[in-house]
Amino acid sequence: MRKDKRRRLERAGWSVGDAGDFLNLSDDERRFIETKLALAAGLRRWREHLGLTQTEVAQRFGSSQSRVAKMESADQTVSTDLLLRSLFRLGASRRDVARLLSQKFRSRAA
Amino acid sequence: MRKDKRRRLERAGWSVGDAGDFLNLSDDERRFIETKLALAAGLRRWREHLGLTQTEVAQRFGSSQSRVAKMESADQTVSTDLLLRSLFRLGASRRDVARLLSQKFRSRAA
DNA sequence: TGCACGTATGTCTGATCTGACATACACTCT
DNA sequence: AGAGTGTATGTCAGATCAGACATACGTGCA
Repeated sequence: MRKDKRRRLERAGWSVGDAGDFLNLSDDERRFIETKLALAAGLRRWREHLGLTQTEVAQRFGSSQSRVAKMESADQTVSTDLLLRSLFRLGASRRDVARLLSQKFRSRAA
Repeated sequence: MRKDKRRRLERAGWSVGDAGDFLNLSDDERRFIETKLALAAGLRRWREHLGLTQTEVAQRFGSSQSRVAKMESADQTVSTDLLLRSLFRLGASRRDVARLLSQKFRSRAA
């Protein structure tokens, strides 16, 4: 396990920084945030599609309305963990979630 | 622990063989765990494809080898949050991650 | 205007997660 | 056997998160 292997991957186009540098930090951070936003937006759409209020969903989850609100707004205090669990609890399948993730990112403006 | 959904899955014939050890879990918990397992396995494959050791990855992440080992084995103490962040840090795209999620679940038992 | 309903924001406390370290296990060489 | 390399497991202090509650905001309607 040496640099000979690392070189192989660098050429493979995996955008691995050279000389001990890492991936572009803001780049992977951006992907993570987009993922979170996508899950949050997806959760909201899913709930609305089910015709439920945040309060109703909260009761189902054994949580509170405020937490659901924070989930849907991708608040800093909610993890993708919670978003995933919530989507599943509302009946989404892994494939449904995957669809959310692979969708091209859209700003929530307007 | 929602059981209103459990029965649906039990009859859905969820291809026995793929996780018989989850039979006592509710539908949504199962999906969540499968998701976690899929991400963990994906992370390992991704790392191996890059030709990196757990230690090298840990250094990149500013984490420790033990934590990476736990990630790849889907340890209880690692969140999907961490798995997602790690995949992204290794260069995976949202679409790559989505692919991992939508794949049919396979038990890692031989 | 006031009220009802749904949603958003701020903060507290207990729970969970994270990185670190030590250490054990598994293999492969010599 | 012993050394080197890679991976797994157990534990802990500090960091982060979850649910709860209060409260504010926004909209529609009487």
